[in-house]
Amino acid sequence: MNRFLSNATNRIDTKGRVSVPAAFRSVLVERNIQELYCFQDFVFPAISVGGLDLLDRFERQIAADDPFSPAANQMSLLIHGGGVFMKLDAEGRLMVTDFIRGFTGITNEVTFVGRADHFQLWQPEAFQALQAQAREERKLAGRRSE
Amino acid sequence: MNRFLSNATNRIDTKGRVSVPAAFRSVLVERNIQELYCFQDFVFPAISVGGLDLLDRFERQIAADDPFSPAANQMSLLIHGGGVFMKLDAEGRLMVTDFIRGFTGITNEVTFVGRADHFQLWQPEAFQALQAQAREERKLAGRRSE
DNA sequence: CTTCATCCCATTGACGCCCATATGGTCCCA
DNA sequence: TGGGACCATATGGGCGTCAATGGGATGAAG
Repeated sequence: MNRFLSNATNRIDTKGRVSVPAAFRSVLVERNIQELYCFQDFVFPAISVGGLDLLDRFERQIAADDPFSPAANQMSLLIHGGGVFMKLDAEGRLMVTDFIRGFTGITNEVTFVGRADHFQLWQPEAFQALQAQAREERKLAGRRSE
Repeated sequence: MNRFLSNATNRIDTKGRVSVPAAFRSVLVERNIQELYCFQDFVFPAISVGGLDLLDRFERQIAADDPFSPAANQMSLLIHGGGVFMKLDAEGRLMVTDFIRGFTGITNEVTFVGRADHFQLWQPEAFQALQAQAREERKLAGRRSE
């Protein structure tokens, strides 16, 4: 499997670390991702995590614009100023920093959510709620299109 | 990593010094930047800091423009007249001068914000506020384009 | 003489690196 | 088919190193 799929919830230990699910770690290995690029998602209260290709994609988007434009400046503020690099420790854990806690509301548990080419860190209850809501809306959309 | 990324907030000591985050200092070393060029950002209430290559790029931008246009004139006023050089002390700290305080509103804490090829000095609350605003606007822009 | 910047050294608290243990699942063999 | 050895994952914690910070001493400048 070379895509991030499914979700899992792990506990944060007393030092503020949490294990990345083994399934996700093996995708990281397959994709040869050593350094993780993390940023605060634009839509959800979640941290998105992926490889440098994620950042590259954003930067191309900026470069396509006028690099001195206010829009490009704002975008850079989000993806550069609002992003961090992280690396896993020898056991495949990452530090849950205030950068992550503040934006997601995570306290002592993290839900990892696969999103194909990246994965996300959610506060467990927030993920449950939004997933349920998405399912509801999907159901209604389905009825309309039938 | 060879880019300035993420953000961190450090305290200013009684002598008016503040530590540049180690991650940023290592980028400075990689890019072989010894003398820091600082100027007031065009868009945000922040001081931008980088190497001489930054200055070069602005000068090219001016040259590409009509050098006698009001825009070019104004830009020159900002980057030449409003720029200063700084260097770090042995521990990797810089002095927070009135030049910096006045423009940013910084008093006793500095938020360092990575911007790929340079980094910025912000007043912590101002950064939080303007980043949140940028995210809001990005969210709306995203919805329009979907 | 006073003020302020720079150099140097001390402290402390966080993080990275390492090893230990538990828990749950799988595979093999009797 | 049931039991047990084995293994991988998740989790806990010790310890050394380094970054961030504080502050004294020295030197230059007004």
